[in-house]
Order: sequence, then structure tokens, then C-alpha cells
Amino acid sequence: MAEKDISYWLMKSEPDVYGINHLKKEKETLWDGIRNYQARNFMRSMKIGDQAFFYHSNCTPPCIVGMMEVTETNLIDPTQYDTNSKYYDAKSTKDKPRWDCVKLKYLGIFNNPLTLAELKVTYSEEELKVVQRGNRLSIMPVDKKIALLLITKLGDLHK
DNA sequence: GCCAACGTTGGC
DNA sequence: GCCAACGTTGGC
Repeated sequence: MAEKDISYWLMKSEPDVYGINHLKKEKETLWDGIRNYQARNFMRSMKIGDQAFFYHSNCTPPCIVGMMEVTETNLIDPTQYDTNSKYYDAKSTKDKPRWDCVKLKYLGIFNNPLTLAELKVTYSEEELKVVQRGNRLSIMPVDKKIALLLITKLGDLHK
């Protein structure tokens, strides 16, 4: 049987807001609150079984800490209708939702997290977009070859 | 805390 | 369609 052809992604989150330990506790989460079209479009192209690196941003040091797997796709982001949410969007209607999201499950924390500084030494901007200066995109694809190299370096996943 | 990068908004 | 103003992200 052919190996399942999955895609790899990198998804940023601030550890104080929603870090890998939150996901570890919850096991599964809706990646809601994305209000950037490019990031949303990347989520739309995700398939069940794809894997995503969990990246801690806006912290010291920023780094890849864990791994997730896509379990559901094309879900409507409920926060766009929630007037109490900071992600509320008055321009979203039930007929025409602007924002959607995916569900992700916790796969584990890497034995050897890689910091942004370390990634910058090893990879060029073309190889790994997250090392690009000024890149604010919170969801981006990771080339499969690079992803497999990263996984090797990140070491064992522990639950 | 600073600020570079860059997305969004809205006037024209 | 242009672009100035403004807001946010996120590294440092």
C-alpha cells in the first residue's frame, strides 16, 4: 500500500494565550480566531491527516514545540458570530461566513524543541518561511522534505 | 518597550 | 485604484 501523502504546516500561537500545554490538556482544539485571509486560505487547503508543527510565538525564545494532526476540515469559526468575542465580525452572516477553521488533535511535545534562532542558522527563507524577517503569517505550509528533516531534529514525541 | 513589516480601512 | 492612516504581529 502506498504511503499516505500528507502535507505539513506550521501554526503559531502565543503560549500565554494558547500554548502546547493547553492543547495537551484538551487533546483537541478548534483553531479559531484566524482573521487573516492568507492564513485562512491555507487552512482551507488542509486535509484530514495533515500534520502541523505547533510554534510558540511572541515569547522567549520563539520555537517549534510540538506536533498536531488535522482531524476535521472546513468548519465554520463560531467566534465570528459571538458579539462577546474579540474575534466577532459584524460583516459575517450565517449565509456567508467569512472565517472558517480546522480541528486539530494533540500528537505530542518534541524531545528537542527548535528555536527560531536555530532554525535561522540551518534554513533559508525559501526553505522555511517562518525564518523570514518580518513574516507575520500565523499559518504556513512547510515543504515535505524540510518537514521530515525537522522531525528528525526535533526528536521523539512524548505525550 | 521599541519598532519593522505589513494587512486593512476608508477617503478621494 | 491609489495611498495615507492606522492597527496588529511578533522578534529583539
